[in-house]
Order: sequence, then structure tokens, then C-alpha cells
Amino acid sequence: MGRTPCCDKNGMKKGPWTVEEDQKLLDYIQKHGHGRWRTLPKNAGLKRCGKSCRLRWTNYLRPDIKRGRFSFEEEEAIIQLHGILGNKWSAIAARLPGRTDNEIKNYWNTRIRKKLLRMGIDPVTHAPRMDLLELASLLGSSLYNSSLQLNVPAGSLGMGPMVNDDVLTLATALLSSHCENPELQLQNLLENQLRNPQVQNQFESFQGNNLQSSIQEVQACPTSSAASTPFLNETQLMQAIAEHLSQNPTDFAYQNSLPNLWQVHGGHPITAASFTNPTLSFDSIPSSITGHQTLKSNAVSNNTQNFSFDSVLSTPSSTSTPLDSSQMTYAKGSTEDERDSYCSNFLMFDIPSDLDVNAIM
DNA sequence: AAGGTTCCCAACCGCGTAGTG
DNA sequence: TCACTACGCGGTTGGGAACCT
Repeated sequence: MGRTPCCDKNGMKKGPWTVEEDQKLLDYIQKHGHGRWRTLPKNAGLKRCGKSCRLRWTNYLRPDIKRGRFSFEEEEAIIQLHGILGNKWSAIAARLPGRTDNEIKNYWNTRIRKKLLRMGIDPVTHAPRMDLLELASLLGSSLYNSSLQLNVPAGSLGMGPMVNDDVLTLATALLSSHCENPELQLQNLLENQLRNPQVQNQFESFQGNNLQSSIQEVQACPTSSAASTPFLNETQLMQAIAEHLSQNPTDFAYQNSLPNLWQVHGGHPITAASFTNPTLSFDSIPSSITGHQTLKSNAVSNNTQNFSFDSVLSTPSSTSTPLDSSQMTYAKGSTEDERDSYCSNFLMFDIPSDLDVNAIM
């Protein structure tokens, strides 16, 4: 709109490239190198615009392009980097040798994005969707109260008409998930305690002692993200974050994450969840979810100023022992199902694959 | 086997921006 | 400082392949 086309459309060919066109472009670039895209097609004898030539070269003809399926490590790296960089496909591609931004973008939109949605993860923020969490917490609390205290059907609580089978299935999945879902499990546990007057008086001791042991329990869980094997090393991720911050100096979530990395992770490999769920830091959980402001402040005061609940949960800080082979085998499943399954654990948010989340939304 | 639907990916489009005069 | 050019990026689209009924 208002902008002149990149080239004269008259006589310019569009659509899929032929073998002859590819060969012409390749021959020309081998002789003269790439660049000067505006004049290249004319010099190369191509009836294409420069933009089209550049795209064909960068996305298809470049000799260093890797073909074939994305490996597990590549997929994990994409998720990690997307958590840091967002839709900066070219920046992500720069860290994945042989992959183009277009290829990564397509892979994200056709596979990873759907996978995250299926698991109840917001693909934009990489955090569990708060509407799902609130729903699950609401249901969890109500079901808890109704089954243990009031012993009345959910419908009597006024939620019956709002809740269909899928929602109940989802809530059940969320609430019954054990080690696959440590944050949510703990969150619901806390919330149920807070909302239940009969257990409120146990809350103080839970805060003081059990919180730590619960965290350790979660850390010890072999299916938590502690078992993940990061494709990117710490330095690479730090570089990506630094780059992100240099472009987004007001992104406090990442600013806060930087000191946490060194304090909490203590030089151990950084798991993806630490980066991909920046909004999951305990202090960022709205009090409407935790239901108790002092819980947040106490938890924070028990540690450093930069305490990150998520970091603690997702980091094997108690040991630097390398993963054993059984964990590795589990994590490195080669089939699509195994990869899906691992991805769920990797992101610590497991929802049955046959559950239609989209329908609920 | 045929028609319909969904998935995947190469390619296109428009915008932002760096570089230049 | 401004206008213009060229390039690169991210979002979107179109068509073929794969799958389903």
C-alpha cells in the first residue's frame, strides 16, 4: 500500500521454481556470489524479481541447508529459543545451523504450536494458560470441598451448567497429574489448603517445612524437566537472553532471570522450563490463584530477593550427577508418540492427547 | 474409488530499517 | 534532515500431498 512493488510485475514469473531456473541462479551465484538481488535476475537471465531469487537461494539452494525432519534436539532448541526470543525466526535460525527462518517458522506453526496448545501451554508466553489454571483450580477446590466436606454433587455448587465433560476431563487430568505436573500440583495443593478452613491451621507449618520438602520431592521426580538434556548450553542461552535484553531493555521478566541463573542454577545445565516459563516464577502467580498474599511474600523472603519458584522446581540443584541411561532413553524417545510424551514432561504440563482443548476454548 | 478435509511447506506480500547521496 | 533504494523479516497464502469418510 503506497509502496512501489519490489520489481516490475510485467513479465515477471511467479510461483514454483523450475529446475532450469534453479540451475541458472546457482550458476550465477557460484560465479558472481550473491547480493545485489535487484539486478541479479536480469544478469542471470531469470524472469524473476530479486526478492524471489533471494528467497529461493536462502531457503532452498544454499549449500549449507540441512534437509529432513527436525531432530529432537533441534525441536527442543527451538522451544527454548522461542521462549527467549519470541517470533524472531531469523534469530532462532541463526542458532540452528542449516535451518532457515522460514523452515523453523513453518515447523513452529504446524507442529510445535499445536503441540503446546494441546498441552495447555500458551505458545506465545510459554506459560500454562491461566484461564485453564483458574478453571482447574476452581474445579479442584470445588470438587475437593464437595467430596471431602459437603459431599454434594458439583451441580449443587452452581457449576453444573457451566461444566461439560471435556472440561471435567481436563480438570481431572490437571489435578490427577502427579510428578509430570509439579507446579500445578503444588499450586492446587496450596490453594485447596488455603480455601479449606479445616486445613488452614496447617498452613503455617506447611510453609515453614513442607514447602521445602515438597520442592525437593518435585525435584527428585525423574519425569520433571530436570531430566531434560538441553540442546543449547548455558552460554548459548545466556547469549540469546543478552541479545533479547539488548533489544528489549524493559523486559523485567528476563532481567530478573539473569541473576537467578547464576544463583540458583549454580553452573548446572539450564533446563528449558527455567526460560520458557518466565511468567511462572512463584512471585508472578496472581494472588487470585494462590489465594493468599502472605504465601507469596513468605516464600520469597525465605530465599533471596530474586527467588524464582519455577527455577527451583525445574532445576536439579541438589546434584550435578549426569543423567543415568534410563532417563536418557526415556528422554530421547525416537517415535512421534515418545517425542510428544517427552515434550509434555519437558514442559511439565501433561494433558491427554485425546482431549480437545480447542473445543473447550 | 471418489470426494472432502486437513496438513504441510514453498513462495509471496507488505512493512521496517539500514545505508546512501 | 530528507528522500530514496535495497534488503531482510515476519505474517499470510495457495496448492499439492496425505488422510479420512
